[in-house]
Amino acid sequence: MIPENTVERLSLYRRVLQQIWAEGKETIMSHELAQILHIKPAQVRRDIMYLGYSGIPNIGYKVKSLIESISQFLDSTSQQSAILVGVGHLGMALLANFSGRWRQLAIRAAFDRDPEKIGRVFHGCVCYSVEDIPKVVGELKSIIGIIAIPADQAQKICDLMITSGIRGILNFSPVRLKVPEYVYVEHVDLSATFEKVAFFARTMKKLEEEKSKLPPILENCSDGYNQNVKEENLRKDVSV
Amino acid sequence: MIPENTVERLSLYRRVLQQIWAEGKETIMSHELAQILHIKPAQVRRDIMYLGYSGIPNIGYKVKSLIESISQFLDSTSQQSAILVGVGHLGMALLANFSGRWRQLAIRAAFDRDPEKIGRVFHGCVCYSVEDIPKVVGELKSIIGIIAIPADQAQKICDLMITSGIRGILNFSPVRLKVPEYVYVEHVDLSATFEKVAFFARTMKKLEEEKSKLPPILENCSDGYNQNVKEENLRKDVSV
DNA sequence: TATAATTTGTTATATAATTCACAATTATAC
DNA sequence: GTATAATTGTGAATTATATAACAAATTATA
Ligand SMILES: NC(=O)c1ccc[n+]([C@@H]2O[C@H](COP(=O)([O-])OP(=O)(O)OC[C@H]3O[C@@H](n4cnc5c(N)ncnc54)[C@H](O)[C@@H]3O)[C@@H](O)[C@H]2O)c1
Ligand SMILES: NC(=O)c1ccc[n+]([C@@H]2O[C@H](COP(=O)([O-])OP(=O)(O)OC[C@H]3O[C@@H](n4cnc5c(N)ncnc54)[C@H](O)[C@@H]3O)[C@@H](O)[C@H]2O)c1
Repeated sequence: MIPENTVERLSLYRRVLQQIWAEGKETIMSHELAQILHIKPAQVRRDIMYLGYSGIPNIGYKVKSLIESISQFLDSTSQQSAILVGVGHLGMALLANFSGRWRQLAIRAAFDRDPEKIGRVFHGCVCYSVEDIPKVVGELKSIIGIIAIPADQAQKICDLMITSGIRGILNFSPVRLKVPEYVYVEHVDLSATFEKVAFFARTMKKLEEEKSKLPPILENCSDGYNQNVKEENLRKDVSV
Repeated sequence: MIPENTVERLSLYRRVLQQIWAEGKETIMSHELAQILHIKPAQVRRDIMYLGYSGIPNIGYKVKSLIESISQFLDSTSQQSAILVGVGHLGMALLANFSGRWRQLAIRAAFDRDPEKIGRVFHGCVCYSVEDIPKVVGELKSIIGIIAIPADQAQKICDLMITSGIRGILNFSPVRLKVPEYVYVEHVDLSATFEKVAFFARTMKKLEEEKSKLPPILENCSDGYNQNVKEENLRKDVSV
């Protein structure tokens, strides 16, 4: 089984590679990709291993064919349609970004329970009543659902999504959804993330203050610090 | 050093505990918390260990004092102010949720470069020009920044944030930011997350299809499946 | 008061993810 | 052609995270 993190990074690699391809570069090496994404070259090579794709020693990877290889791995052969439930503040932002008729993967139907919103079109996406979820999911053959509704409504809508055929859920509500083992859920809990960032911001600040209090003699105690540095590591900071 | 995941879960625990407290429950056991969040009881106990907080055997944790203990750990003694750069679709949604004068942790200033937005108030938050970032960050003593601007602008604003004093960054733009080691960054890459969910939705679907093709005899081969099940594990599905 | 039942705190174990290190491979310089 | 330099692919080592297991602690009960 492929690691979840690898799947996510493959998506990042593809985005970077498309940019690079647009700039006219035809090959790229693992340490270049690594530098752009601030990860280790070995990580890049390991991830690409999962594709079964091979680069060329001393040359690197062919940008075009690596993009194709990632796409073959990540994408469905047919167009994938996602549905979104909850056209509020967050849902609207998601529609602005992910609604689209022509993309390979896009939100193609929205749902809300607010009568004011039902029947209207937001960022090119029709908003239906939640009662239409089973029907529309069936018609679109959608297996991807996004939840952007209040916490107390989330499990109910989640269950409805699953009985309608949804098999992957991106959940923004602050509730850990209960799903059968044949459904994948990704929880994006922005409140928790926000609090985590705040916590580590303080941690960083404290570390910095402590460090600046160290007696000067300690700052010179880096004997051997730069000894035995591997080539890879030497290279990684060239662009700094 | 405390694991990042633990910090994030502590935030979840607190939210659940506050709910539970509001419902009048005074104590809670690790397996109850675990059940609500669909994690293992050992995980809950292990996380609470980092707080230095102790529960009572055979009783559990005192809800009120556990909330206090988490808050003491997670929160700053003083109010924490975050700044947001980019009042577009996503930034607006974030303001709707995290702007607030009275909360312990909140967005208290927004920035944009669009003259149409500068000077206006969004969800209770004044929008300033990006040139004012150093000044406002200094005044608010803010060390937390949120980036919700296009990719090509992100690194520039990131650098400005850091020189202004920001030490924790929540980045929504699809760019891996380069920061010094004394700055914490959390990348929320919604496009990559969306693609990951789509990928695993298909994986789930495929697994399901394969399983349903198995000859019936295999489905009865669960000999010994329920033997040697630990008490903890037996309990965990009671509510299903 | 002793005993049984239960839950915590924590050590040990298992699993997962990342990074190292180097043989194998290819391009380039001479 | 051969030597040199560089980069890949991957097994092994390391690090991080999650789970299991159980002694110690506490309550409830006989
Ligand atoms: N906006 C943010 O930045 C943010 C941050 C953190 C968490 N969240 C979470 O994301 C979710 C959505 O946030 P939001 O800011 O967009 O909220 P919102 O109140 O702006 O929008 C919620 C939308 O869901 C609709 N809705 C409610 N119940 C529904 C139901 N049963 N079926 C269909 N539609 C229903 C409402 O009509 C409304 O349009 C919430 O759970 C919130 O906690 C949002
Ligand atoms: N909306 C989403 O759901 C979503 C999904 C995935 C990724 N993102 C990413 O989040 C970021 C914001 O997305 P959005 O949908 O809100 O975009 P948007 O275009 O709606 O808003 C961007 C805002 O940033 C402002 N801006 C641009 N350059 C600036 C600068 N240098 N300084 C200050 N302000 C500046 C613009 O004036 C605008 O108000 C983008 O990087 C986008 O790729 C958004």
